[in-house]
Amino acid sequence: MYTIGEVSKMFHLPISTLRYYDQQGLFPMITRKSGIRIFSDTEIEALRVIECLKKSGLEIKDIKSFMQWCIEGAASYQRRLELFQKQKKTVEEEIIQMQKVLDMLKFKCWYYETALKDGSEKNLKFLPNDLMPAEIKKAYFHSHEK
Amino acid sequence: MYTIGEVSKMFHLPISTLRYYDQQGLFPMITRKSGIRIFSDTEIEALRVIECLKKSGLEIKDIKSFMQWCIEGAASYQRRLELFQKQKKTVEEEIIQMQKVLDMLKFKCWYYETALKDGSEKNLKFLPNDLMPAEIKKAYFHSHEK
DNA sequence: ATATAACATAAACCTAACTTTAGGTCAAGT
DNA sequence: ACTTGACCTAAAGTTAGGTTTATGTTATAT
Repeated sequence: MYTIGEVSKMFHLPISTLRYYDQQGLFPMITRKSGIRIFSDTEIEALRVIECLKKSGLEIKDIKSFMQWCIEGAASYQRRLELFQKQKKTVEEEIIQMQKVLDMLKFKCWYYETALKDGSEKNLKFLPNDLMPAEIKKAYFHSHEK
Repeated sequence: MYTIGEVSKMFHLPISTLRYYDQQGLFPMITRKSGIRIFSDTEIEALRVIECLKKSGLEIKDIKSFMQWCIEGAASYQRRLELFQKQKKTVEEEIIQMQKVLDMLKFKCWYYETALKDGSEKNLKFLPNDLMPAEIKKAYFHSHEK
């Protein structure tokens, strides 16, 4: 059992954010003692799920729906599973996108390292050519494909 | 040489977004013919960099700064390199975060698949135990660590 | 010539996710 | 009793990144 201040420190989240989440219905089972919120294991696990679903791109209002489904019990297992499957797919695609972004950044790092050495990017303008290291060439084409 | 409508289709970006980017100073070298924007290879490559830097978490105003540096020539190679190095590190960390998120989602998928089979999550509440498949256990601990 | 499609601007509007403000309550220590 | 720190609410404010609206201009096809 934790106070809002303790949870704030545990998750490195401002107290105002936790109150905002509660207001948005993200802790539908939270209890209070003379007005003060008591965060139990339920809310702690909820917060882990909130962080996960947020990073997977889900909006607050859809996380609220999920939290409501949790109250419904076994009747919503299918819906909850489908949500996690959808977010899993989203994140898998997101990671593939980020690998491409990373390859573009690797190429640009190489580009400016070379420009700095050469004192000019004039030679680099005639790329891609055989002077490009194999790894950089791969990163370049990966990041520019489709 | 392309019109705004052609670029919009090429990048699957609304025309309004391209005009907004221009207004924010993301195409400092763009030319016009009787008021109409002409997108050349410079702006096409700029757009690729914009998408990359945006996905790496950079704000529009910082992308604007970068575009200004590009005009300065060799004097800004160092700064440009440092920016790409910083964003590369950011994205590498971001991908690691996303792997954790993915592991949480994998665990939750397994959890609800099992709950559906069992018709109840009662047995799952006593986890982690030896009934958890090795792969799921790994995902669970990875996503809950630190 | 004229219709229409694609371009232009400035300014207002929008949304999500918070954050801040102003004012008040509660619990613990001195 | 009283101060202090941690909690509370409702409502207004903030920020980023666009989008929409209203109005006007330019290019192209018939």
